[in-house]
Amino acid sequence: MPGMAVRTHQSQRRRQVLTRERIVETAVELLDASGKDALTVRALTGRLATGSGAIYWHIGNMDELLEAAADAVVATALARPAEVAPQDEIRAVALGLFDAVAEHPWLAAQLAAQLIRNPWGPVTLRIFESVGRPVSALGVPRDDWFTTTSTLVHYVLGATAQTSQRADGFEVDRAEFLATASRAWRDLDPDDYPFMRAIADQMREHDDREQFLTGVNLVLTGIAALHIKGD
Amino acid sequence: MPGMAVRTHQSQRRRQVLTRERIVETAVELLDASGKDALTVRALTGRLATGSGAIYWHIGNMDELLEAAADAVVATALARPAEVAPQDEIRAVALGLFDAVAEHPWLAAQLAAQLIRNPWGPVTLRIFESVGRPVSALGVPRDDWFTTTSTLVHYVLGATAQTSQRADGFEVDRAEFLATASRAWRDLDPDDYPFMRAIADQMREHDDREQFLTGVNLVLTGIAALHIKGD
DNA sequence: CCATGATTGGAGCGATGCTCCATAAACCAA
DNA sequence: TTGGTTTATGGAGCATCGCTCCAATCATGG
Repeated sequence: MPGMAVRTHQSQRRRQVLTRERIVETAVELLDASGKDALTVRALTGRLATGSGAIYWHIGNMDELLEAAADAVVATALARPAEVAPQDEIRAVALGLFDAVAEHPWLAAQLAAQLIRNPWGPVTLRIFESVGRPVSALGVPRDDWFTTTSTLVHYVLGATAQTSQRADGFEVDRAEFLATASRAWRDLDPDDYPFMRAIADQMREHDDREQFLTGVNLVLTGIAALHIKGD
Repeated sequence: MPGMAVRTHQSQRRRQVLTRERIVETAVELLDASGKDALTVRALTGRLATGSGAIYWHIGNMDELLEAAADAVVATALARPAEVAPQDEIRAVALGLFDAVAEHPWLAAQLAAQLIRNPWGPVTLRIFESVGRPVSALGVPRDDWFTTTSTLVHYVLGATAQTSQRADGFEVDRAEFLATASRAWRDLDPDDYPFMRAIADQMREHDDREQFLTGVNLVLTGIAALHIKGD
């Protein structure tokens, strides 16, 4: 692994043809272009004109690379927003993640995977911090910061997951997709699925992004009702 | 695939040694015992004393098997609860999922994967129905059923994901794990992570299940405040 | 009783992640 | 400069995986 011995200078060494950064960068390109299955060691060696050994000298294993790729994209998406009211900042952070997942369809699965495998890894930390900061500025008592932020983050992650794949189609496809699903719900067994049949119409006409924001607002309302006095 | 031609009788045929059900059952056993990586075609052929061809005659591909396994487990977990007040039923459904994920650590990743790949697949449908039914009994106007239920479901799925892996250790390990994480948060850069440092203590002492329920209640409060009149 | 179709078991293909090693390139001390 | 040490590279090869394909088996009905 690099940087193990004395960092003599930080000399560039043969102009450092292969860096961890360059690998992560290329990984994101591959993921964006063709999804998770396209990110293989062999695809990387092809694009970078190198061998698998060189890659593994920089990156440990595939999971680590995926984690780094996700971290890079999330870091960009959560770049410090402008100074606004706490509620608006929370919405901005949430939408930042929502849009990042829309631009990088592979990100949803990766976020979920990391949340599960390593619940307090760097990516989760970043998201928590970005959501928690405005939460603490919201007037919520200190003792409720953790609980409140957790709820918000969990909602955001769950919601981005379900709506992550609307990216690879156009509006037309989406309308068609919704119509098909809505129709399928109508044909469900009335005894087993009365509720789904009842909301088939609402579902057909809903907008994912709008629905996402509605959810954020709903949680924010709950926070205000429970934890903010005099509101 | 089976059942393609005339279902002569539903004769048992050599007592139908290999069925889709038996395969799914065995898959769940393997998953429970040793996690997702342990579910391989070869492991299945070993346990079932058959060949891969026989398995693929019943089951299409690996993803379909995982989906079936998840569906089976979720169906059990969401078995119709007793008739109670809507709010309690919602909590019961949520905890049912929470506990199912605790018992079957692989389920969290699988739920996330299916939510992403096929947002309205059978498993999601089942969860939506189970949550939506009490929501509609809550007094929420019909037009808000979809939105409200979505928010609840998304929170539940996000939360179960993060807390899914507390199963494979004992209480001691967990305390140690939390202490380690809490300590790590203290050492974070105060400029980059002021919030995480501030909540390090709360995090060390929190209980996952309790925190999960707190989140559900927070969302329920939001729903009541926004959509239930005279409350 | 045999012909047809339903079901099985396993060999084998293509692809993957990763290890291992023979080199090459940069560095350091003399 | 020179020789040795560390850093970094490229690729061959191994174990394993999902899945396909096919010859063999079993059950049933004409």
